[in-house]
Amino acid sequence: MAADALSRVFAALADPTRRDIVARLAVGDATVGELAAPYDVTVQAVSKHLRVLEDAGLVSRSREAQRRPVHLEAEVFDLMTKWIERYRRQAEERYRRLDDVLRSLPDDVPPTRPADPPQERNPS
Amino acid sequence: MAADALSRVFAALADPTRRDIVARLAVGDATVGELAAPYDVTVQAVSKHLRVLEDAGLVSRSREAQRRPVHLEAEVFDLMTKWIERYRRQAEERYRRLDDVLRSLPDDVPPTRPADPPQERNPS
DNA sequence: TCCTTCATCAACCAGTTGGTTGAGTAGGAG
DNA sequence: CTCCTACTCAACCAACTGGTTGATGAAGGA
Repeated sequence: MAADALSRVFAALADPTRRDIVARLAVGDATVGELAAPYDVTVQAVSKHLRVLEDAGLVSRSREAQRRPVHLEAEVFDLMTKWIERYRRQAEERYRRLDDVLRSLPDDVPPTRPADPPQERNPS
Repeated sequence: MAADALSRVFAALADPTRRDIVARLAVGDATVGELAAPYDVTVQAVSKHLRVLEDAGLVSRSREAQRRPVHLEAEVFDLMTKWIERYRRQAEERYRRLDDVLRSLPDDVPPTRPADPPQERNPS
């Protein structure tokens, strides 16, 4: 998988078990054992999931005696939200403009492919 | 990878090339060839990326002579946004409550782990 | 000290992914 | 019909993922 931050966040949340863990952590911090309990996988597997979430910056782990309480880092969600909103707004704006154009046209014009847009190269 | 809709969407966007394609499509529809041009991978590789995006419901392909114009389906973003917002709000709410508790406490109390929350099993 | 608990590390395995090349299909243009 | 363009399908490959088992580390309780 690609190494950039956004890719790591999306990849981390592409697994339902990891999304479930995030959901659980939104309610409150928990230890690895507590997080593993609901699933029929080993605690090692859950530990691996937590490592993926931690690498994505979604979660942090501290130490408290033998336990490693896991904490949700909600700020990273903003990264995603920003990316999503940018392109959603662009797309919606485009539809709005298309609607305007269609409304302003005479009744039967030949069907066209949308004109090649200005080739600005967008950052991912 | 898990087969559920949300997993497919997140997984599709976990690749920077695919996010780039989405960004390009937010500006306007495009053919496979047009989408492939900026990258130094084969058109087949881009076709595969488009299949992943299509399976996730992020993109649709029609037919127009030999060309297969690709169109961004912006509605699917809502699925993600809803998921994200739910847990972001929960996490923020939790912090707010924690702040309230901390403010209401006498000056030096021993550090505690947040009490085990009610074990409601959240959907992913 | 030894034992138990909580969690990680290491090695391994099967399945998936992102890429390739090569062949095939669909539809206009000559 | 033949050729060219635009694209997909199929097979293959190396790298990565999500899981396992077994060993190890770190800290508290006897």
